[in-house]
Amino acid sequence: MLDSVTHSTFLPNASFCDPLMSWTDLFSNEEYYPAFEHQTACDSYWTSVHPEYWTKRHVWEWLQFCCDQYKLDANCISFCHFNISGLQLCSMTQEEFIEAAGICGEYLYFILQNIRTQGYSFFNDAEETKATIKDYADTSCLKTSGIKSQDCHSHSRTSLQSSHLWEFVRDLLLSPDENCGILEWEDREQGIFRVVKSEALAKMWGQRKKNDRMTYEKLSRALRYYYKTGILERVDRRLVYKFGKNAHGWQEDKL
DNA sequence: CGCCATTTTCCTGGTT
DNA sequence: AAACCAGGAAAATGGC
Repeated sequence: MLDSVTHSTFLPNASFCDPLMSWTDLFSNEEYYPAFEHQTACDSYWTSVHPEYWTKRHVWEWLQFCCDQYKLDANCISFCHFNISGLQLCSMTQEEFIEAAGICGEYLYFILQNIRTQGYSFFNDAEETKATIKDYADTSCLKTSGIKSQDCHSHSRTSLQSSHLWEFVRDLLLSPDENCGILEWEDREQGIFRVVKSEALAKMWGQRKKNDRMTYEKLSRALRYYYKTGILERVDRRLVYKFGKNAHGWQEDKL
């Protein structure tokens, strides 16, 4: 397998991940998308493969990692522009990165080029890496505080790193690759959707939160709390929910 | 450490 | 009867 070939080359220090690992480490869990066994079974974590050999999934994992690690606003990133293989990613120019992710694209481009030239040892020291990124930002006349969605609002589509349940649900609805028929739009324009596989949804959410005791009963309780805050609106049908006025990022024409 | 929002856990009771 | 729904209550969690 690819893994066995590239692992030693690009993971010179197996412990380098530790200071960097946070929520992203669960993506290294091969059970993360149980419905994608055919894919995950032979798909290792992005750090064990050279960027040029990344699958779409690796690219996705890398993006999530970058968002998490460097506090990039995921709303800046146009997911559809990054639904590509590692080879395609590596062939993107800096301009194309900016096109796809606004100001965040510059960071992503910079990080990717460093991985390509230095391998993953680039991440050996988390603080050093952050400092390097910061230096890069400063020399590029960019301000960390400037990496906000208003700088690249036109590219927002799916939040790649959603810490909230409703965002997780939204992103699943917007990502057919990961959805696997777990969720389904009932009325796309009105934001009405149905939970098709309640157990699978709970399991997926549980994996995201590293909680193997998650059930749909408990997940649905959390969803019901959203009625109060206007994130969701009640729909008088079993397993059917509707995005409320305080939910954003789900509308097709507002990307 | 405290505050706060969110989520988890548990529960009682009702509905499909 | 199994699977959901409605919320109250309280604990856990994580960010600031």
